[in-house]
Amino acid sequence: MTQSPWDRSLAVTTDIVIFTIRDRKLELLLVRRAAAPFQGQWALPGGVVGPDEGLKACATRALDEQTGVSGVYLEQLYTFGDPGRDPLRRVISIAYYALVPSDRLELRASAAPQAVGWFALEQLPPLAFDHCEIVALAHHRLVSKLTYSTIAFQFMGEKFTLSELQAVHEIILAQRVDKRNFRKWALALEQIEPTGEERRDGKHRPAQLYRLKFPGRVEIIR
Amino acid sequence: MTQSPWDRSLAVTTDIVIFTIRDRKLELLLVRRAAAPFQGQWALPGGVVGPDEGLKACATRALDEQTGVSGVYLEQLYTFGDPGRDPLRRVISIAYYALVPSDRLELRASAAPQAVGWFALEQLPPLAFDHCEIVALAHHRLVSKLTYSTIAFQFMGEKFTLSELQAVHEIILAQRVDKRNFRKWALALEQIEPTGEERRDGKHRPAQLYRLKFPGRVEIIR
DNA sequence: AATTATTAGTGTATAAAGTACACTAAATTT
DNA sequence: AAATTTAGTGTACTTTATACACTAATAATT
Repeated sequence: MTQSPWDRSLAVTTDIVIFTIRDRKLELLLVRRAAAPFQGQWALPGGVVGPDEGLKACATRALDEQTGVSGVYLEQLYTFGDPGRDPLRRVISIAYYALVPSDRLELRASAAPQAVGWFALEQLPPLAFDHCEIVALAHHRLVSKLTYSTIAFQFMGEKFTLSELQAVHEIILAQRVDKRNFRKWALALEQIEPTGEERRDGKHRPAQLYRLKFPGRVEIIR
Repeated sequence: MTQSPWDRSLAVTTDIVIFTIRDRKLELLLVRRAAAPFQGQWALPGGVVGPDEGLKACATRALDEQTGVSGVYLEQLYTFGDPGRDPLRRVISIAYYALVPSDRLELRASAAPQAVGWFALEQLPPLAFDHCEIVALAHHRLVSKLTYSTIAFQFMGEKFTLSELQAVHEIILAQRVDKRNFRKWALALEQIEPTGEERRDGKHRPAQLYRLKFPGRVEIIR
């Protein structure tokens, strides 16, 4: 088999859409590009796949290096590889998406502070490459998985109230949800259990705290 | 940016799981490998992504070259890229799956006849690389899409009867389906319409023929 | 100490969707 | 003419989803 015409121009990378919920908004993490092309523009974090590195391992590493977050939900989304998506070379990019609980979104200090930031999905700056399309697909996947899986539970911290879980659903779906029906649904899944503790905040009745029975596990339902 | 250590060893390919239904079985197309590694073993058809070729274009081309079939349903499945999945070099493979109507599965004459063949999913020979895993994922995707989309309609020829459509569902799900409930469901989707013609075969009442209202279109339902 | 404000927590009735089920109709073969 | 085979049709029941309003417990205010 002869050498392909690739040799000096092909790159395989991962791009990661890192979602979190902050301040009652669905947000994602962007980094400012240091190099050409699109120098200075915002882009999805990601990295080049190393010679002996698995694809998910590459995404995990990029996530850790650029946010300091590890151990969060990470799933392959889609692979983008149209010629011309990078003006300088042919890039095949395996896109992942990650869900980060809101109690773990302090960015690693080593990352240059103004080079990384959280942005509300509804108010994104112009993005490099075809990253806008990747974000749109990730958002679509997230919304659709919400209705047939327990994926939203991955946004929760170690302990959470049912109202907080409901708020996550409402924010992602961008619509109100009935409280009694939601609780009936969430408890019937048998994926969460009360810790016995309560959370007191604000001038109102304290709320029961729950935890995931199987942290990191996402159930397909129905 | 310096040259990566890839240069003489990385390949990006597509692999395609081509499903059809023949003889009341779910079958898929395999090719016998001409070259090392796994020379002489059965493998999924596929091809190397060309320097200016899109990923789906590569899969479409490989499908056409190896089966003579074109214009069928083709969807990206998942990207496999673990180091070591090919013993000779690093290969990133974007897997697709295709659905071929049973009235179009004559293989192109140019393909060496004993180098290509249809195999029942339940009786596959040993496969090269991690292709067994790819097939398993494609099958899982197919079964699960069956329940929330009109994907199975893509197995049908231009004109088909409701009994034939029902048989496709039964074969993929590997279980019987109630005739009246199935027809109620299929017609309520408003994706098919009667042609006005009938199909007569066998010593029994002829069946109304239907066609897709929107050929090639797969609706997400629920 | 009493009042006010705020979120937590609970059940029932109705609507919609899914499932189970059996006979008649129309053609071909004998 | 009878037998065989698949096409075609409706209703009752079960399960799931949806709509909806009040009491409970705490903190802050008076």
